[in-house]
Amino acid sequence: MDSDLTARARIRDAALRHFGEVGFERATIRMIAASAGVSPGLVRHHYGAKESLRAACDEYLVELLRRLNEQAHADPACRDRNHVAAARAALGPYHAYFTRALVDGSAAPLFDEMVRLGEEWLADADAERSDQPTTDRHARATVVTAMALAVQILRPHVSRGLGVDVLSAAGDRLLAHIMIDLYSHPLLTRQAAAEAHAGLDALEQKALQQKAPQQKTARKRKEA
Amino acid sequence: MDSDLTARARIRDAALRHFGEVGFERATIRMIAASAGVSPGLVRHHYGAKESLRAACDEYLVELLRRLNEQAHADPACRDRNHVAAARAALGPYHAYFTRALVDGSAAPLFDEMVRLGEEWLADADAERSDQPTTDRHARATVVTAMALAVQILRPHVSRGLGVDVLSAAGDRLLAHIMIDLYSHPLLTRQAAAEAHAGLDALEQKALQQKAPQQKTARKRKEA
DNA sequence: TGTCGCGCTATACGCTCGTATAGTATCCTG
DNA sequence: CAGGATACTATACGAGCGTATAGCGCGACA
Repeated sequence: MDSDLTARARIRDAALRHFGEVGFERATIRMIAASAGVSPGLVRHHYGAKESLRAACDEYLVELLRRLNEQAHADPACRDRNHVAAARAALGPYHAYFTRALVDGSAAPLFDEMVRLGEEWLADADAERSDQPTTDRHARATVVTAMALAVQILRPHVSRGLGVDVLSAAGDRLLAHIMIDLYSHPLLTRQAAAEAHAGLDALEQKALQQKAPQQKTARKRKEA
Repeated sequence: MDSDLTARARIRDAALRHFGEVGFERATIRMIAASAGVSPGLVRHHYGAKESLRAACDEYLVELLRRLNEQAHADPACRDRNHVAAARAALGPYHAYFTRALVDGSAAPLFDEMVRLGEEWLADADAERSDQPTTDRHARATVVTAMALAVQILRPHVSRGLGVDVLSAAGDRLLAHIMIDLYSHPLLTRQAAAEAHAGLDALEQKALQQKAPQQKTARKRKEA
């Protein structure tokens, strides 16, 4: 099926698959080589160390996402769609790898790119608001992006809770309905939110006031 | 510091720490034993295989969470707080392990317990709604729980986006403000949501209609 | 007081991994 | 056609892993 690809590309694809399925640690160069139909030595020949192979995978995905973004920007028809849903659909077979890379803390450029998209998406929502957001848009976009990715990252748990695999067509539809419902109904009333904000500020003030004497005692203990 | 604990308990704590910090695969029995101040052989003596040690860690945390829940239920003062925030604070030092266990797909009981708490929390929000939720509460609670956990799981990325470590006091405050803002302001207008729901249903209908002829052609191809 | 059980250590085995090296075939270039 | 780079393989090495086993010290109990 992939036999028409370069051996180098086949190795990269196999690595993407294995890293995604079992994780970087459990995936072995020998397994990857076998999947690509080459000898283990060739993996080293093309990519050097295992870590470099992972870096090549990351780079490949970033490039892919970048191309998809440009494409999406060129086509203004899908601007109102959830940016994460779009990326998820596009990343398709690399989804497992993508998820693991995010959790491992690598793939930072991928995450940041999604935040950038989320920011544009949030701008539309902000336009509909009557009051001023209490925090800056980039920060909120970061959190929204993380939250949108959660379902994919915790896929087994969410699927269990929903009773359907979220990657199946039925699960995807159910999930979309849930998301729309959640996104269109505030979990906190405006009043409760104001109280919470105030309570948080009060707590902060109290902490600041308590800090000074605490530091004094700490210094005292050090002297003793 | 932990010298007053049983060697068995010290091993478990060290395992919790190492599994959380570097992950199950990269953590070695020798490292864990050294941290606990015992010989590697004793780890095997008490817990058998490495996988059993992980199971013991899971079990210990489930028990801990269960106790905390009972405690929280007994005290009605904190019913209005975000359930995930409460659990996060309580799990404290085991946070890294907890996160990794969730992502690995293990720790299912932990997740399910949090969903149950989220369900109670959602019930309050539902009472404030004017319209009927389109999906059942358990499903929504599952997604909300996953989303609330996202920030912790993607901590490095979120911290980078916010410019503060979300585990620091300042980061925690900022995060709380963002959460309150997000939870109290719908990202979609009621109208946009209705359109999205309708659009989704239409798409589903179209897919169903297209499915039948596609299946026919598929069968035809098989016959050929 | 003898000895049995248990917590614990020391040491070693076997395996698999990433990596290194030497060598072969293939193709491109002058 | 010569010849070197390049793609690729076979084999081996050394390290680190989880796991197994044999034995030691020490308190409990009869």
